[in-house]
Amino acid sequence: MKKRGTIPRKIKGFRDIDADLNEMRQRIIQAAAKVYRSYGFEHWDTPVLEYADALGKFMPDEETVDQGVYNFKNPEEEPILGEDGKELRDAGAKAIMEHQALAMRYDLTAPLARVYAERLWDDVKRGQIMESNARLFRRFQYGPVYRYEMKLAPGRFREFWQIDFDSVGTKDVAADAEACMILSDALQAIGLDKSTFIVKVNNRKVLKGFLFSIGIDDDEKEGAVLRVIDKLDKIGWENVELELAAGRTDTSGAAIAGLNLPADLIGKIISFLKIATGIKGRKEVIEKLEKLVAGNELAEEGIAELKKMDAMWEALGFDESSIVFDPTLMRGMAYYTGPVFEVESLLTFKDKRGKTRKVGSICGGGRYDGLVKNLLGLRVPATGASIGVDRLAALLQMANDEKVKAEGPVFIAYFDDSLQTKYYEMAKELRQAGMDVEVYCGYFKGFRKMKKQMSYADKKNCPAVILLGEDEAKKGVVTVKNLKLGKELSKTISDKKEWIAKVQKEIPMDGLVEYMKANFA
RNA sequence: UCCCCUGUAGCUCAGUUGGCUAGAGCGCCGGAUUGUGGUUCCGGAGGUCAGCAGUUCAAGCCUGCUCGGGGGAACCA
Repeated sequence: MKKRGTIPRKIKGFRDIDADLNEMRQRIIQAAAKVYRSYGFEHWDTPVLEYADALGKFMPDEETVDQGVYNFKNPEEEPILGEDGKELRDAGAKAIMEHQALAMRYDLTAPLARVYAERLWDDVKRGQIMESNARLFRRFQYGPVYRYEMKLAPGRFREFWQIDFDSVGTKDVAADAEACMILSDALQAIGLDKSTFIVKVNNRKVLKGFLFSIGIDDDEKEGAVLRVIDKLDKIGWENVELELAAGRTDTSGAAIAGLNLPADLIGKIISFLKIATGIKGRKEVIEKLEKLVAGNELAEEGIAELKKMDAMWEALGFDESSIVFDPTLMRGMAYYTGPVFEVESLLTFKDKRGKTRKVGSICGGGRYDGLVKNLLGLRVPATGASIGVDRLAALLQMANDEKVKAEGPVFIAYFDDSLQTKYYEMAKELRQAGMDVEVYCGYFKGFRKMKKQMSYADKKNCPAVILLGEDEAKKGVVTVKNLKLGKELSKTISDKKEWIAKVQKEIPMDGLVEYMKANFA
């Protein structure tokens, strides 16, 4: 094996987050968390690693990596448990031990299902599990999730943050309707204008029912059709039609296989999807859908759910300008069973070549009544949604004229060894008064030059610098320089002496805390 | 993983049909200002032209391979 060099570099698809980006991220999280909490969700965290088989369909040692999950082996061997929770034994009645497969979470929903299921597990073992003791649980959670993406699209990462909220233990679509309103509230709390995004809602039951009624009745066929429809945004109507039929050759010359459905079926699917084109009113969309799927039980159930949601939104003041029905909305994840929702940002931006591009989807969610069942055998209905924190941060950076900058500490410059202790004393007092304070500690090459120190404070976006040198010490004062003001004035003043004189002030030593509190706290 | 495009300073990019010592702006460092962030002026550092092999008297420029980046396809639980 070749010896690896020690050139410092980070892993592809992962990022270092600087103070400014962290500031942005914190604002988003705090605003969203506050809204979630206000609806009654409690704050939980779960580990980044889970047993691989708890995370979904992925079983140890199948090609999990190809399917998007990072995985590892647990350091110690553990007994393998059977479906009843008992240790599996070999012929000699010895427990079968293995280094179990672990995987990094790829979203926050699967770990939630695990948390929930784990708390019910003892009851399951006692055979006492039944729907009546599946309790209602509402929690929100934020943190990094990990995806082993084969190819990194711009703005896509292998590590990124989500802030997620879910209600487990309710089959009432009121919870779904509420989730959409929460997304809308949260995005506004984060600072997006209501006119710049729209919540789109659909119901898988309607589509499933419709497809069933026209003869697409097995999961595999259905999945294939859904996947094609999911691409609509990207490839357009014509290409969707082609992919449902014989396939097509895309602009890069690659051949894409088609599903080879009969023409009349394709026609039906397309006209179903186009049913809401140009129609904004939720009630009109429902009416049209209703006629088309009449007689199919599942679809009718779905329609009834949409009706209920619509009625709630109407009563609570969420009209078509904020929430719409979109029969073409699909969502990638297979585990959704009912209502699905997505928030689309209506903002656009210009890319490097000056091409106008859409920001696209910034939140997603839906109902997943089967997820807990995969772990527990008990069907516990659940619904929830998630905001893509990093996407949103990027969006806000683009939308804001002024970049969000992290606020630095009050800065105490270093002049004199004999005053060093004094600097730390001042800092302590100011901290006790509630301020962030840094005493300059650079000591290397020319690091103690005034210019260096000032420039350091400036780059850290410090609001003020406190200068205490020999001159001040003799007089019993300190000089406080207002960097924030200086930044403002530098736009209009070009004379250096004037500029300096205007932004600094001598303050008596014993009045410093008072002065700083009044001006910079 | 497949197809197309692409790779010049920390960043964004010029560099003629192959021809002397490869440039600019921004950033960085130093000075004007020995105690002052911005502005202004002066000076400076920084390049294996992604790497390797080939064609040629001569390669940043042409050819092949490798690696990296972008776009599209597939995948997206």
